[in-house]
Amino acid sequence: MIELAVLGLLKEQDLHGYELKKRVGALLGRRSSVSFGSLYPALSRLEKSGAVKAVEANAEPRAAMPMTGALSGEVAAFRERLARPTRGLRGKKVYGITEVGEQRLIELLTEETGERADDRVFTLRVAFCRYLTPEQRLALFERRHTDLCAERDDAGDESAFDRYLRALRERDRRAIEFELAWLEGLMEKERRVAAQPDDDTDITIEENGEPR
Amino acid sequence: MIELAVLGLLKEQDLHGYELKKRVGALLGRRSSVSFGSLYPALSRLEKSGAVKAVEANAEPRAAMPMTGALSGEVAAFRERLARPTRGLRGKKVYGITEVGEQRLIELLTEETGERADDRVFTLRVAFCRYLTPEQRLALFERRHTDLCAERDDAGDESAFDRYLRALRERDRRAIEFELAWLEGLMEKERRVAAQPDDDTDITIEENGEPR
DNA sequence: GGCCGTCATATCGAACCGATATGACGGCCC
DNA sequence: GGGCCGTCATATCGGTTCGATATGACGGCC
Repeated sequence: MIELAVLGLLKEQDLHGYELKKRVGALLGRRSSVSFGSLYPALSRLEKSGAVKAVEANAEPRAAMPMTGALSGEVAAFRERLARPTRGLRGKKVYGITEVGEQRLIELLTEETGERADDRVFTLRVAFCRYLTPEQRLALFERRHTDLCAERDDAGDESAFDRYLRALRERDRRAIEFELAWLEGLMEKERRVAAQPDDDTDITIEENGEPR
Repeated sequence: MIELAVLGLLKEQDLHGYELKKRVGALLGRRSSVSFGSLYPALSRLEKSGAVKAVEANAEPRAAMPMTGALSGEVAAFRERLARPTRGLRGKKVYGITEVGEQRLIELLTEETGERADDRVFTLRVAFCRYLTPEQRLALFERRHTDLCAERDDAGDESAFDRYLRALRERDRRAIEFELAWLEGLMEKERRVAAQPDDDTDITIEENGEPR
């Protein structure tokens, strides 16, 4: 689970532990982020298995810090290295993804098992599904759809005695219905794009005025 | 977390481990139920701390099971024991809640900390909030309301580059909005009941035509 | 100069999960 | 009757994750 998050984030850009934690938090929502107590051991595991390797142990350029700085990540950091004593070398370990790690990422994004029982896994898979083929994406969405339908149908038998239990059931029922609707919208759009692969206009692409 | 679930369920009725797992699953939804690997150790901990005690190690009478059967729990089971070879004594350990356990339950239902980071805790608290006073219930709901508002407001800054990330954000935003609306309904009803404590008619009671 | 907040890594114990083992029992089918 | 499967029931093991805590460098503020 954490490995999925780490590999997905590292695929886009080299990062160190502290920054990884912040980005996972941004992806998953502040609540239900990961803790250092699981992140650092996970990084060690990934390094030991060769999915990730320590790239550099220095501070990067550091210009526009409050924004999502470090636009270049790899190239610029490599160039700037050992030419900037401004904020000397703190024990920063920057990790990068390897070939093995990229394969592992695809595995984690597509494997059947482990989907039930943790919404966060599905959320992360959607967050990184741009690394999949359109077919794999659709398969992911359809599996989720099946799971949600199963959950919607199997329950509901024993009607609740208590007012609050009834309210909870109603909430869950409607939450599932809501996510199904969202999913179907996503799938429909995916199919349209798949039918016309050159049309990924994705309207909002020219309106991102964020200074990165 | 598991302790909350166990104590809440045992407060209503004596139960054994296997049955506890099924009921937690019914409360939380099949997914995200608890595993035996955490349930049995949790029962041991609770027993060791005196919040729970093993009541009887036999099968209970088994008559009207779907309702809140086992009205007697201890006494009847004790009497029935070794007089029923119908489905002989399998190693069933039935647990009951103690005075200490009931106090602990109220603590777990009302304490401030631990609410963020796990929706399941809130769900369980609502499931057992009939054991609270109306004031405590409202405080629970209001705390949740505050948390959800905070989550809704603090995010949203960094607009997403990717189509799927944007879809995820939209889903989360609306899911929060949805739960807030649900919560507000719950709170409003709670206030009305609190104002007129004898009027718990609970309107929906005569319109449930569902076959149970 | 002292203090606080953020950045950054790391470890420890407890909790939790998933898989697995064990075994008793009831029902089904041949 | 015998074999087999599914459910009921308890329990343990290894690995993952969490929460708290420690440590320390650095920058800003007063």
